[in-house]
Amino acid sequence: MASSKERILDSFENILIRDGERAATMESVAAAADVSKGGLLYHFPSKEALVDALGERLLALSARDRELMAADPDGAARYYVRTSVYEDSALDRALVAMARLAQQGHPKAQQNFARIQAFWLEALEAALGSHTVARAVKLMGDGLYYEAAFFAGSGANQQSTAEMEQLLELVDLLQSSDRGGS
Amino acid sequence: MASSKERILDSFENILIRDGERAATMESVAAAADVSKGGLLYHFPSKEALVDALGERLLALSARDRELMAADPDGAARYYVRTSVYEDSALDRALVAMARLAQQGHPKAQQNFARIQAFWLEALEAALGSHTVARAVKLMGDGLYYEAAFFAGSGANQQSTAEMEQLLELVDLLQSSDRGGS
DNA sequence: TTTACTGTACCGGCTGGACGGTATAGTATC
DNA sequence: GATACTATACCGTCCAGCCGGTACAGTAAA
Repeated sequence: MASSKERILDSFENILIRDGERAATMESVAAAADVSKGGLLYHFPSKEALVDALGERLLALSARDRELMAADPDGAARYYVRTSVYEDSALDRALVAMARLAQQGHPKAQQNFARIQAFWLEALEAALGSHTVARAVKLMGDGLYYEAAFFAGSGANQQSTAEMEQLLELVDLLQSSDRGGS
Repeated sequence: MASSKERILDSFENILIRDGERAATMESVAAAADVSKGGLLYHFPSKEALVDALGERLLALSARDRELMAADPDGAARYYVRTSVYEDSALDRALVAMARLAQQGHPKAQQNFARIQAFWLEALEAALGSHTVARAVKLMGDGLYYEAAFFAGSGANQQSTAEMEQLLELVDLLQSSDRGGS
């Protein structure tokens, strides 16, 4: 079994994703992690500490993801869109959980978010060589993530492989159009 | 001055957009609408009633928007992407406000949302004749909206006209690619 | 034209419950 | 004896919803 700290953070994520920020109370997180409230407070002295820890986890996961994106043999654009469907990966989960907090107006969550979005856009621009194409590709991926953020909680958002392949061909088309755009 | 009922609903929207669901308490909504708490409760007997009223407003606005989309001389695809940048229109505001509620796990808000999304996708498919292209176009617009949902509150999300035009040209490209896709 | 009454719009205090955080006493393991 | 907890009681704050009351416009019989 994972350490209590990890389990608590996982539970925090879970509840944020499934039930929203409001439901993610200290007590419900503790209960979900099978820890007493006192136990939770022992590891995370405040709710803010919980959010900070989630932020660090997210930052680390997204940095690793950008490396994978840059190195993907299929290309960064395809990688970004392909991995934007919600697959319940560690990154997906941390991202959607943080989205819940950001939507709630949480300042640190919003900053985390804005920073990560900017990093991704830069990485796409660097890989694709065009600001506009990078933007279009990022928007498509973001649209996918946006669906995830709404429906990850309840209701499977199944995307067929065939459908995804057709979408990826359109991504190829966008890339091929690059005739020295800014 | 608009009727108290409209003013209350506008204030509810405002606070949801600017400060998130958590901040949209009955008291703060009443204060923003320049009405006492009792006065608010007179018009909307519960918070649920406020959400329902917002849902009706959103449904009406989105239905009107789909008509405009179908009739736009520039084409539905361009219309959808073009109008997806946040411009603080009545529809934008109602949509982002409802998004805040949906993200919070509010069941009715999620249903409202899912229904409207489906309508838009259908409308795009009908206009573009291709499921895949409609999906790609919708994702790009949704990506734009998703940015709006995060940054509409604080921080201008300015999109230059030139940048938008380049994006729209990519939308044209997607449409022109339609070779009898599903 | 005064009196009695009705309906609409609204005010603001109160209550009960939930939540974040504190405190503390006790337990089990290394 | 230090670490990693459990269990429980408690405090202050915030919030939804309730409730008693006010203000006022209309109306209609006496």
